[in-house]
Amino acid sequence: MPSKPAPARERRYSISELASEFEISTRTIRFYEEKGLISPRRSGGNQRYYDKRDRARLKLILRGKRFGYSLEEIAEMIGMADVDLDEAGQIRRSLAYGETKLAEIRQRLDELRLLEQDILSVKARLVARLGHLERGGLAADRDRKGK
Amino acid sequence: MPSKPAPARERRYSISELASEFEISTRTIRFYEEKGLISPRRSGGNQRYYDKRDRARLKLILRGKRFGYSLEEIAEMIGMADVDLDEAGQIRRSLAYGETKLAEIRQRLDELRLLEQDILSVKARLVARLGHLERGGLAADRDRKGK
DNA sequence: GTTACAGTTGACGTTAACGTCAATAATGCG
DNA sequence: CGCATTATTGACGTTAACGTCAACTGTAAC
Repeated sequence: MPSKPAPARERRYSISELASEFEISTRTIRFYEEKGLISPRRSGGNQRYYDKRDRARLKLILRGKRFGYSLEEIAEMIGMADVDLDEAGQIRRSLAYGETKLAEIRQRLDELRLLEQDILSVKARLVARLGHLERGGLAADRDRKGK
Repeated sequence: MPSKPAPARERRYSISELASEFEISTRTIRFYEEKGLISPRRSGGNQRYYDKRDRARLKLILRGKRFGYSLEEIAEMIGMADVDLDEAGQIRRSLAYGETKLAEIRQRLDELRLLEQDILSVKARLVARLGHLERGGLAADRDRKGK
């Protein structure tokens, strides 16, 4: 059998490499590890090294954070994204959790669109007000009060 | 004279009313006030009461929070949403700020769609894995932990 | 009235998510 | 090899965003 397509020595990243790539501190990365969010391997001298998967995970963590998820919530998400798949029950639980998250995300999408509209309408009001000021805003400006 | 459609005494809300409506504590609401995010009126006995506008603002704050904005950022947004419009320069500055926020929001929309995709693909993998387990679960049979 | 409940202002406590610093060990390179 | 980087583990500090308690005061119902 023609075994696997060659090992191809997967790319490794040092902690500072990832830190600068994602513009976070090394402390932050270690902190995520403390919290069980990442689990890099160690080299002979006990130094961490990260592979593609670790890197992808870090990306996911940061993305989650940008949406206001706490590390704890992200941990759950990730537990789902990874699970050292041992038995079907675990997987099913993870799937259920994933559904919840999907629903959440979709709701967030809707809300984000609302937020966009909010800001657009504020903008419209401001533009109108500005036009008003620039034109006949002379006396009316001093006596501002009505609508 | 057919005067105006009657004043219609605008609806007022107490702090605890809003708190329970939005499922936050009264402390939180007062905290937002300390930070300058809301400015309710006071009744004779120095008690806060909130009107529709205050309520809408609170909603906006909470919405912003759900997207990971800090209170400080929200304060800026709101400054934009409100400004006691005094001069055109202020308005222009606010408009510029609004543009920035809009750009941010749109990027977030894109990212959120990405996150959705991420989770969908994880889900697909899990489903596949599950199907695999349920069928060829021969070796896995030995490892079965029961449920 | 009075009585219970809601609200007010401090002031201090707490938690998440890191920052900072120190002492020590591992790696890379000329 | 020596030496400059870069890492590692504690341990303590910090900030945002509230929670919690205490000691009042206002308000609403009876």
